[in-house]
Amino acid sequence: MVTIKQIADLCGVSRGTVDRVLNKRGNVKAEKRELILQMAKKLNYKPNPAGKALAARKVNPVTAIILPSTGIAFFDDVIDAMEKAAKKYEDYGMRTQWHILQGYNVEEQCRILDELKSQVNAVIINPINDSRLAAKLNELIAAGIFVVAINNDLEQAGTHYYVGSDYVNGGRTMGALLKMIGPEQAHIGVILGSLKMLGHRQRLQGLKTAIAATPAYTITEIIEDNDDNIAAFSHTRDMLTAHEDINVLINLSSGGSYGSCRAALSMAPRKFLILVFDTIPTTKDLMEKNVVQAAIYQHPRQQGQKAMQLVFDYLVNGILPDKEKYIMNNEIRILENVQ
Amino acid sequence: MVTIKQIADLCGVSRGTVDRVLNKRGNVKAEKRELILQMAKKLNYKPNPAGKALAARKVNPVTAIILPSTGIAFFDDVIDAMEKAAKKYEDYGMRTQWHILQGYNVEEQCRILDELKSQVNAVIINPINDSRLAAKLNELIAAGIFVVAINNDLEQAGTHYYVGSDYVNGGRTMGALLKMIGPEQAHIGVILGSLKMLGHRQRLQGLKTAIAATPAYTITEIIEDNDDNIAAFSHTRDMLTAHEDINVLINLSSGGSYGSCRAALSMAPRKFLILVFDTIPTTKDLMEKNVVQAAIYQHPRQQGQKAMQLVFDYLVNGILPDKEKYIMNNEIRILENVQ
DNA sequence: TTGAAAGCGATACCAT
DNA sequence: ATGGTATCGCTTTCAA
Repeated sequence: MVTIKQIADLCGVSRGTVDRVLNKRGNVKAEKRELILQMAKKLNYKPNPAGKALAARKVNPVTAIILPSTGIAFFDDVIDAMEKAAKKYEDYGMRTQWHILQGYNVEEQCRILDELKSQVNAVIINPINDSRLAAKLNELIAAGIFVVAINNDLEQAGTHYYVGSDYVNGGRTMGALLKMIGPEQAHIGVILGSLKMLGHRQRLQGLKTAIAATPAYTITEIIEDNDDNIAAFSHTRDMLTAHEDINVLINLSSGGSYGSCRAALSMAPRKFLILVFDTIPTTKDLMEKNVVQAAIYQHPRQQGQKAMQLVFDYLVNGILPDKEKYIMNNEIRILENVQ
Repeated sequence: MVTIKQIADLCGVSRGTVDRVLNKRGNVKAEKRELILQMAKKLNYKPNPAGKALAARKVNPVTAIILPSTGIAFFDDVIDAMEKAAKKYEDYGMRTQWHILQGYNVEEQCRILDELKSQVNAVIINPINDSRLAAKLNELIAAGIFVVAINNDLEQAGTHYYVGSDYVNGGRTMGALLKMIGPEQAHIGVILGSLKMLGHRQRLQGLKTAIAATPAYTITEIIEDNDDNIAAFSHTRDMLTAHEDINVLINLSSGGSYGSCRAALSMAPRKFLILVFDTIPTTKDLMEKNVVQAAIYQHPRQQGQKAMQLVFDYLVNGILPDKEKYIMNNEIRILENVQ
């Protein structure tokens, strides 16, 4: 392992000079700069994270976390994992600032980002798909703030990182699973949060792709529940009442899955095959009661943990992520392996 | 964040004394020791990992990795993840020593452990279930060496840590999955590595439990392939020839799964539902060809990564694991989410 | 433009 | 038994 001191000795300069070159702080004669850069490259210099971390304690970098999550069970796990990571990283001098919002509001997210711009070094955000927000994030990125989008990406934004799942694949996986465990003839009722949400639309698209080649499988109706259990309950009841042939229920988002399962139960003795996303507590319960047969798990804890790690590695250790997108696998969970 | 220096100042002693107390190196008068301990507790002292890591560079702790894995595809992923982690941790001064063996040999594992005893600070091992090995590991543990068992646990050994999967649950999950996607009547041929391997026996037990209440599901024959594809091929052929009613094949270990699937293919036009463990390259290929319908994934990469992390946190950061056993989830993978 | 020195937190070692 | 000092690798600051 090469150190700054070794490079300095070999180049006949001081450690300070090497540091200035490697961290692009300027004020070094061009020829020396070249020599040092070449030497560093030749010896494959990699800064020691422990040294960096120790020195970083003097500056105390700050990370803002913006999650519109109150009342969304899926995010409970994300947040819990992030809090654990934050505690660990605090020992290294990294501070966190939490903004847990209620619902999705573009103006609010923009306003918070404006306030933060001058105070923080990094932002982890679950962004709304909106061009105004993208513009705001671009401002922060231009100002040198490290941005990580979690669980939903914003393609329009500039250089940033994404941690989340592959929604299209999630829908496809669910569709493929349905074909394996479903009845011969499937009349499918689909419930999702909102067609305005890119992720939900993508899951629907994946699901349609998966069953496209199976004529016996048709989607009878698609309803939106705005991730609300009460709305999910009544709309699902309406749908099931209107379509006596529906024998499969698919929940493409977990916000209202409990409500819609309760609606299915209320139609007894009618029986349904029910598949959902996420293994939130209510879903585990419904699995035990044999109401929900399977769920797609999106690794919420890993998502939170990875987002925090990317920020830490960058701010404290000076290491850039090796990928732009970190995509979690869509796992199939049934009662036996749901944990 | 409290530092050793602060505690030293508050107690009116030197940093060296505080260090001796907190790391139980002795040579401190009892009263001072008490005072320092109380102060540390009161201020909730937590050592700074970066400081520890930096200081650890002077001693260069060494970790030995003992895996009997040549030719076992499952371990390729474990090893790859461990190598990546080793590279990262090398920057912090942790060295690794690799012993990749061919097959399982108690004497060889014991001999290697004997050699290592005086040279290393930690051992990560995939141990054979044998009391001689357990005794040898206990010697190392008594000598203060940090021991992590990976993918197979040794209950007889003293204080050590385990990273791996829950075999019984793996078998149960596979059985439950079979009931969901299987035919009405299932005559099951089971192939496993060896009944001498605890993990394989446990999976079998889990599988039997899962289908016990389903009379239409019976295990017709159980064969051993010693994790060898050639043996798996010929024994599976023999089994399928002898039992024309077998319509389901279950591979409880991945060592010979390719061979046994090839045997199933060779019986065309007979068709089988085939379930296996692990998503090794040959299995992914067979999934694409629609020969294997599903696999149970044991997170090999996470296993390797976690084992390395436990050792690193202990040796370099002085942090003991918060659990004794780290159990990975058994995931269900089909073609669409196999990656 | 450059070098020298101090400091981040913990530890090893040498005096006493 | 205890304190002082140097060190790990990197950054920052001050002086030249």
